[in-house]
Amino acid sequence: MKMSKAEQKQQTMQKLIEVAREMFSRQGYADAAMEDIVKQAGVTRGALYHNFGSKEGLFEAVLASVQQEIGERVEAEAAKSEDLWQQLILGCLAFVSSAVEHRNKRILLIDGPSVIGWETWRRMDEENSMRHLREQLQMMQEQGYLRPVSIDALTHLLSGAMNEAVLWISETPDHEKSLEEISAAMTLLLEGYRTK
Amino acid sequence: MKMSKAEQKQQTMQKLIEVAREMFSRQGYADAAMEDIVKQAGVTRGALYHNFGSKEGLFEAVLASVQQEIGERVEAEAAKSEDLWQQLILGCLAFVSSAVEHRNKRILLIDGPSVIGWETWRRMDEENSMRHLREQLQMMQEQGYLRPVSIDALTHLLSGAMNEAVLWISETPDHEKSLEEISAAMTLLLEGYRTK
DNA sequence: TACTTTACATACATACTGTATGTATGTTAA
DNA sequence: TTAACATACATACAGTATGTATGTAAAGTA
Repeated sequence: MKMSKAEQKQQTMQKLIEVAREMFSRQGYADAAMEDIVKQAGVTRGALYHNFGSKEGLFEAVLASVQQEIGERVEAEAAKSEDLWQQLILGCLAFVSSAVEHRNKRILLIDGPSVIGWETWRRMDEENSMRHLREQLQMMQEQGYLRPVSIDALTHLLSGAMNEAVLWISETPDHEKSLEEISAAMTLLLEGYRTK
Repeated sequence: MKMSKAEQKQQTMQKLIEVAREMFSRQGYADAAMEDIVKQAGVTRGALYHNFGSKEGLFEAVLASVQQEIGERVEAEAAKSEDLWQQLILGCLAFVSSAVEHRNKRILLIDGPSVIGWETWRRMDEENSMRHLREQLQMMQEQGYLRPVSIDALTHLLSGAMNEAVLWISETPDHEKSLEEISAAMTLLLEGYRTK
């Protein structure tokens, strides 16, 4: 079976991202060796550096795929309701449920900001889950569901709260129970901003 | 002037921690070379490895001093009021104001969890700012100031919200303005849990 | 078909952490 | 007081990981 160069490139990149995602999740960025990644992906260091330029470049590509995946799930879940409040709750819950997964958690929340820097991390996040959150809040405020408050500030507070919630949940023995506790606490938290 | 071994050890350790704190803040953990740290501290690699065992060991010592410093400021600020609600607000504000400082932010919030792992990071945090927060919330709930909600979950939500707030504030051009916005948003956020 | 470009392999240079060994100074106990 | 010992630290070296320079074979192009 013959393959075009573009297809071939695409394939090796995807394979490398897959393998790296697993490695970064298991051992963390610092302890994952490029040598091991390429070996397991069935290519050589040449392919990796040709396609991603550096270890950071590879990580950024992995992070992007993680964020995109989560973003899609959040949006899909939120779209299940017509009510703005319900959408917000559903979206938040979907984010926490997705991010807590082993193949996402560490890359997204622990190594992400440290490896590529918080500013870059935030820029990338902005194009995925955070943008949806901000737009949702903006809309809710414009339609009078939310008290007057800085949407930027609120967005970051909620985002930060959820990120930490994810890490906490993943450390507790009973994920289901802690997820329910977070869910209840998040609902009350949002009540503070509610007007109708 | 002669020095006892204990005094000498104390002095070199403190000097190394000081220098490392600056380096880790400026360049981040990964880009700070041990060689440069010991050079600037006026000792050799021998001293560093003798006292801290590894690069991670040094970082952990630096992080501990950061956390302790912030913890003390939070406690001192909260103690300025008798009212439990006021104490909570003052403490939160003190945490954000302290953590946002350049010599604290990156070590505490960005590199911390990644370098030593989130579990260890949380254990260390527990002995400083987070413990105070939890105890405060516990007390408030017992005295009927707070709705029934999992204190563990709430503690982490608040802690995470504040951590992200710190990072956001430090990126905005006008720190003072964004701190006020966060302050207002935090107050509303807490309102959701208030009963009296 | 001649050539160019590209995707990748391989060998090597560089840099950094950590260790093994040596030394001088402080401490302690007979 | 001094001899035996512990400790704080210096130095040289080894191991490992990232990144680069160069080579090659196959696909694309004129």
